[in-house]
Amino acid sequence: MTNTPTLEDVAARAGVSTATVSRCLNAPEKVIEPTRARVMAAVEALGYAPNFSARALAAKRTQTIGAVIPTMENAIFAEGLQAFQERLGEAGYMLLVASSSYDPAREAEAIRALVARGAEGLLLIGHDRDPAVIEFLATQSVPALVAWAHDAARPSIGFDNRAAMAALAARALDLGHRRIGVISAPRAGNDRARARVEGVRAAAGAAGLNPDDIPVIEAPYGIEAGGEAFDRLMETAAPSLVICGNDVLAAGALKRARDWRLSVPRDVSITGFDGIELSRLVTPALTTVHVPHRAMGVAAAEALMAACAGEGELASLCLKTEISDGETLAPPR
Amino acid sequence: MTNTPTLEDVAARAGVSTATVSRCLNAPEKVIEPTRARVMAAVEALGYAPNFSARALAAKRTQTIGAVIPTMENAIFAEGLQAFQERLGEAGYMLLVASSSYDPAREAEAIRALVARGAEGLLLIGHDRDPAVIEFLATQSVPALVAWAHDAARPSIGFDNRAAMAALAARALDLGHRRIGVISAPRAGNDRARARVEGVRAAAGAAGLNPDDIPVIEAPYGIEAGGEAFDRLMETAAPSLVICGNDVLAAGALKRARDWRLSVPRDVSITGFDGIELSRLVTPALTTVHVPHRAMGVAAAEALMAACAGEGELASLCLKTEISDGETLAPPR
DNA sequence: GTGAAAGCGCTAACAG
DNA sequence: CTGTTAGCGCTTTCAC
Repeated sequence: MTNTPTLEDVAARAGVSTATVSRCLNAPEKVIEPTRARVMAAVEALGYAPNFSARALAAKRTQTIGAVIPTMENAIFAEGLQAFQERLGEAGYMLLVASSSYDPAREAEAIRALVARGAEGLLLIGHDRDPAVIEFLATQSVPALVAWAHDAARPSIGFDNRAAMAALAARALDLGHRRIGVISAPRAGNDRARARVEGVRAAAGAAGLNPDDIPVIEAPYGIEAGGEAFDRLMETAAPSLVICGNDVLAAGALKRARDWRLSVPRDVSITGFDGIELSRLVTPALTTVHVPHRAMGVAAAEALMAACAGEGELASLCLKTEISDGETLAPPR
Repeated sequence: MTNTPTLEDVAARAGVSTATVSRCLNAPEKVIEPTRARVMAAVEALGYAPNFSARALAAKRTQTIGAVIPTMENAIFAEGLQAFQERLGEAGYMLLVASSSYDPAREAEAIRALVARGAEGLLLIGHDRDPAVIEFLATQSVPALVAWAHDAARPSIGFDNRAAMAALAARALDLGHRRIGVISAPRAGNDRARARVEGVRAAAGAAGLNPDDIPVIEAPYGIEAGGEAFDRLMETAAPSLVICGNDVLAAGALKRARDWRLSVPRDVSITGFDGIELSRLVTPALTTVHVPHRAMGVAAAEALMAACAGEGELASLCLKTEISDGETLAPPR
């Protein structure tokens, strides 16, 4: 059992003090060349790797940012998160990821775990959250930025879910759709899902429909669920347009439409939201709302790093979304 | 600026020593009820959260396991990783994820970062890796388990990429295909990709073909790349069967086949590998090799936790894969 | 059952 | 430019 080498071992081998070794690693310019060479040689020889916990404890900075996402399984967050982490990596920050499985209690737990592990800042998804968690973050003075949603009043970087969905719904209404059904992710604890449904309602109201007449089926996350929700919707309301809260649900609905031998968009139109790669792969390609995932990830990384460095407060940024024309939306028969 | 409360603050407020507070948190049974209640009340009141770095430094255990994956963007790893993390979470372990962007240097960096951050064990993808990294892990005595690949000689939990692909290719050869083309992920530094191509070659050889006649196009990761590789293959070899190294490439090829106005599988058969959700969503559904992602993730978590707890060494486990019948493989015209 | 005290490995003044 | 010296917040013997 080889004991992992410590700073002291390196110092001894190089014949210097631990402070000098520390400087070599953290501020090489403060050490004269020959000494540094000797130290580096010792580092190499011993295979020394600094103990992060000790460093964090002593220096009170970790160069680490945490993110809690609902799930890693679903591509909705993957693209943005990858961009987020790439930007972080370029700047020498490390990303810690935890997933909450869409469970608020797990999310709170993950947030605590990340903060305890030295996350200097946090990326969170959506605004719905126990106030106790917000307060915890405040007392710990850990900057937290919400993504995938926008709210001028709270630090967030994302887009206007309600307006984006309303625009899509308005487009469909213009085409003449009047029997509309909605498949939404569970709205409890999910402000984005709620906002999207609200968007549909608003557009319907503006078009002279009664928003309360629009059936909304909630489907837990996953493709299968999207399919089952589609079944229920067709059995009860037989809409000419099915608006889905995200691309994954839409893909499930689209698949199920095939099982029903319905032609999309001739027999029924289906729309998605998010504009992930999947939306372009299914046949026909989904008409959906394209979200600037990468831009959001990069901007979030930069904002959070600035906040961690004490360079100004976290602000809110609202990115533009656009309707991505696919082949699943057409006028009703 | 509220200073984050420390153990000492809690101790002071509860009128006990820091040792007692520590015991309340780590071994409650060692503290008598009334004291514990007082301590817990103080913890609540102060919103105390233990400093993980300090704990790690003092206790030399972190209950943390790290994973380095090539990318988060691509669903190939998402499902297994999610299962991995869920199992870890149940047992009170935390997962740290880093991604390497398929770059060996970044992977090495991520491995060091995770170890420095106290990862007691590591999940890695595939066997191709600079020996220096292996040695580093050995000197740090950090157990590392390779997943998505199998090798009886090195701790790994996965499947036989070569045999699995060979079985799929054999099935296609039985159907009468003789003009075969392969779209593979870049094989340099990717033993899984190499093994899969080898599998095709082996099956072809067994069927009396000359393995060297089979064109192999390497496509970087991503759907687009799969499509472009398909173009090149069709232009040069016009195979009756395109075997793809993974489902993402296959989805790209399938999409491109539509652009070519080729009917799949009538004009050309296309197969995938991995059996991710995507394979069932595209139209027609991909014929692919189904990999037990969740089982692999769970087994990897258990093996790694056992190794971290010193309960035995890491072993190798070979999981079974099976051909998943879709609608993209049929006899050639 | 609880407290006192000695570190864990590293950084950061402060001297020299 | 380099060494000395305190801690950072927590766990863990060893006494009481």
